[in-house]
Amino acid sequence: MKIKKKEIEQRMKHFETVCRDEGIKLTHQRIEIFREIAQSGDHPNAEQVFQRTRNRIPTVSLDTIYRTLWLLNDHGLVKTLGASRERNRFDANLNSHHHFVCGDCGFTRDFYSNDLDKIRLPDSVDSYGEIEATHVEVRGVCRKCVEKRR
Amino acid sequence: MKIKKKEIEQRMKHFETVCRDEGIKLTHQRIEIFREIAQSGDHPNAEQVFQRTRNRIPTVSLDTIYRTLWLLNDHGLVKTLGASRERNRFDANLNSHHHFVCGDCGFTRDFYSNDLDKIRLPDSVDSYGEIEATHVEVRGVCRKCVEKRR
DNA sequence: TTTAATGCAAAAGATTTGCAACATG
DNA sequence: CATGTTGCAAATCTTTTGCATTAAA
Repeated sequence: MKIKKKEIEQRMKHFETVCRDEGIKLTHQRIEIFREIAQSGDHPNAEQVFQRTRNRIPTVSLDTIYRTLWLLNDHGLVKTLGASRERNRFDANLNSHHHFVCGDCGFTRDFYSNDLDKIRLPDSVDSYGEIEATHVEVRGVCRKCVEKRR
Repeated sequence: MKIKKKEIEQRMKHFETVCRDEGIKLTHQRIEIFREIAQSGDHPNAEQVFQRTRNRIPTVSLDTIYRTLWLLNDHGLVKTLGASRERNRFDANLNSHHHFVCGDCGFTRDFYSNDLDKIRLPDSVDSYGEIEATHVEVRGVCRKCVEKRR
């Protein structure tokens, strides 16, 4: 999936606006790092962003990639797939179920729903490959963390 | 959320059956490691499984935890949350969208659906905290990997 | 010019591996 | 008893941090 030129330009513009508003300096590195993610339809990890950004800025360093990615994340300019800054977690529940995950502390709980289990996917998904399982991930803030934020 | 005694026993039984069928030795360590995951409603990471298993087997080592977790995963006895054995990935698409992820190679693509965006969650979810976003994750095998498997 | 960001190198953290001792089937 | 599994220690891989230099506003 290629991202349309117009969409990329919009993302870049939004990025620049947010940076200006929040007093984040628009460095050469940050612009190119953000561009790499904004223009890619896959969802690269830090190492991949590093390799791709090096094509444009050969002297960029990996730690700048990390610092920038989390900065962008903290300001809502990018999101992580799965739970953020988390280690791999394991689940022995083999029944069809869904997850609620707290973005602050990682608190995770299962929930069940017959309605959700019947979800119909758009045909376009089939074109990506064979589907094995579908599950809903709800991100939010758990009760404890809601308290803490006050 | 506490897992019911009966459910835990069922999971343990299934675990033992699969191990016997597949010629995996039922060691003290494996049994206790699996039990820890089977009886927990949160979804522990390797370190947490390690700490909890040490209560029962003080001499267990962290590398046995890792080896066992991936063994269980390979035999379908546990699943990982999010994409398995993957590093953090970043996404600059801030529009409401969903993901298809290949379990073999990590290939990931966005897809859109107005129907899915309207998903209604069961009330029980609200009791966990405040909901910020809901998205569907489809796991499967991408076209390339389907080819490779033949 | 002031302040924040970068690159480097080193530290810290997480996961994996080789191998001798040991336990399971 | 044979083989696969464990624990240890060391290696590897990933991410973060301190600090002097550099660049943005």
